[in-house]
Amino acid sequence: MEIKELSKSIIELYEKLSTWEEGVVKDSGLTTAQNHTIEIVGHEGAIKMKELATKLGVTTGTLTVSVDRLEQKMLLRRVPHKSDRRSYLIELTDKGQEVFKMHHNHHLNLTREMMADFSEQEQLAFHVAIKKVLNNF
Amino acid sequence: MEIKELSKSIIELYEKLSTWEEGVVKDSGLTTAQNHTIEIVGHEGAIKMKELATKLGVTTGTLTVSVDRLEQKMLLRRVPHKSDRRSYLIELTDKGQEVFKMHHNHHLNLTREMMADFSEQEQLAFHVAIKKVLNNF
DNA sequence: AATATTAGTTTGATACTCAAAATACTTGAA
DNA sequence: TTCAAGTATTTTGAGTATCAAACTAATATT
Repeated sequence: MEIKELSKSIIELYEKLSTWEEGVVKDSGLTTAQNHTIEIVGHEGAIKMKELATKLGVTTGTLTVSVDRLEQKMLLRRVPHKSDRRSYLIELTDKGQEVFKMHHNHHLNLTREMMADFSEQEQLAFHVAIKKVLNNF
Repeated sequence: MEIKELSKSIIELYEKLSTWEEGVVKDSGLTTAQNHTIEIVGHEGAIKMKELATKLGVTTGTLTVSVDRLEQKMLLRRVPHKSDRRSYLIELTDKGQEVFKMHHNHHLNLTREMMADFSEQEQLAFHVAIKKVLNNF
């Protein structure tokens, strides 16, 4: 019985995060897909198209147009691969880095907000629980 | 310092849930938007276009085409509103109910999976923590 | 050297999204 | 009651996202 309630709460949390994320992204003038691309390149650093497409869960065809648009917005750039002339490395421009950091800060602020009334103890326990959950699926 | 790590874990959880959800939805032959519509109508019951659009966070123009497609798939239907002839109530068909229940079960299974190595105590504490988080933003 | 494989782009088609205009109906005020 | 204003939904026009399949160029294999 309890599991039903828990499931409901998890879904509610997911939906709320989702809505929050969409709001923040929209304010930044990017689409969700574009933001996701910036996030991954920001975290991974210079990365090949193919690899990036895999991490995003899209085809390289989809990624090509997406990277085109982000390049137009001056947020990232294609750098020729040194040893493989078929390939590029995608990396953030300075402006892209800015956007990435900004978004990162938004996340930090949200996390602080969520933890507002948690004691040190509770916060730690919550973190441990999440890590356990992450290992389970 | 700790907050950064926690933020990272929360993002990881969110991304993982997102990927999971996308996979499940894709298998069901629906798009994410279509699934979301089914979910809300499933939870809310008969609902007006305008209200549904608001809950989905899209314009009514967007919803019109989306509902058209779901109607073609026989998952929901437009029922004329009794007292206001401009308006419809959107409701699930039997087939739509099936899809909704199926998805619901997937969620329950995932929750069980996530809780696999949690004691009764831990699970309860985790649930309480999530509810606290939900109140904070 | 010839063939197979790989990285990325292009193409054609469908879906999602919005803002703005259009349609049909309801409501409120003269 | 009638007519103007407001509301619910649909339609239209334009941009983005997405995929599968075809294509190009370069690398790897045999």
